[in-house]
Amino acid sequence: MHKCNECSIKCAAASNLHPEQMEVMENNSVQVNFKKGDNIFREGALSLNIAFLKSGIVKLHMKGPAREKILRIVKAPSYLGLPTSFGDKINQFSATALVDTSVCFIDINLFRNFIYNNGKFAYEIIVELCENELMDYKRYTSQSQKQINGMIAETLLCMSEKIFQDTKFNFPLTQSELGDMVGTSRESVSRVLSDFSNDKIIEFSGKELKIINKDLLKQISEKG
DNA sequence: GCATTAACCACAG
DNA sequence: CTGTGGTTAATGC
Repeated sequence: MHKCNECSIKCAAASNLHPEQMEVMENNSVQVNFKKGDNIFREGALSLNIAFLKSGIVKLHMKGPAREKILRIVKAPSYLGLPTSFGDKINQFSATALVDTSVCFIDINLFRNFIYNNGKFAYEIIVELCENELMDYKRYTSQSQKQINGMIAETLLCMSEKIFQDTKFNFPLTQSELGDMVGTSRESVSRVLSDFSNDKIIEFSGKELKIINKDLLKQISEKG
C-alpha cells in the first residue's frame, strides 16, 4: 500500500488535508504507471475516480466534428480533468501519456467528502480551476484571432516556459498533434517550423527542439 | 486583377 | 511521421 502521507508530490490542495483524511485517502486510492502513448482515461467511458498526475506529461484531448482537438498539455503535479469528473460520470475527454507517467486514482466520493468538509482543500481546488479557466480563455481568444505563425510561436514559448523551463527540450508532440492543438493542418505546422528554422528562430533535429531567438518568437506570437 | 494565407491532395523519403 | 509541391478558395488591397 502506498503512503500518501509520505508522498512528496502533493498539490496545494492535498497539503491541507488532515492526517486522518490523508489516511482515508491512502486506503481509497491507487497509483498506476503508464508508458508513453498509453491511454489514461477515455472519452465516453465511465469514471468514478479523480486522476492526479504524479509525474510525467499528459495530453487532454477530445473528438471534434472534424478531427481530434488537443485541449491542454498537463505537467505533473496536477489533477487531470476535474471538470469531466464532477460535471459528468462519463468522461468528456481523454487523457494520454506523452512520456512515461505515474497517476494516482482517487475515489470520487471520497474527494467530494474532502470538499464538503475541508474548506481550505476546496479553496485550493477552486483556485486551480480558476487558473485553468483563465488560461483556456486566453488560448481560445488567441486561437480565434492569430494566424498560424503566431499560434505556433505562442505554443512553443508556452512549452518552453511553463512545461520544460528550458529553451531546449524534447518536443513531446508530433507535428500532426501540434496541428490538432492549434487548430491547423499538419502541413501548415511543417511549413511554419521549417520557416522558423530557416530564419534561425529555432533549431530542431528529430524531437530535440531549441529556441534560439526568443525575442523574435515573442514578437511573432504577439503580432499573430 | 494580384497577393497572401492556409487547407487539401499526392507522393516521396 | 515529415517535407514539399501543386492546386484551390477566401480575403484584402
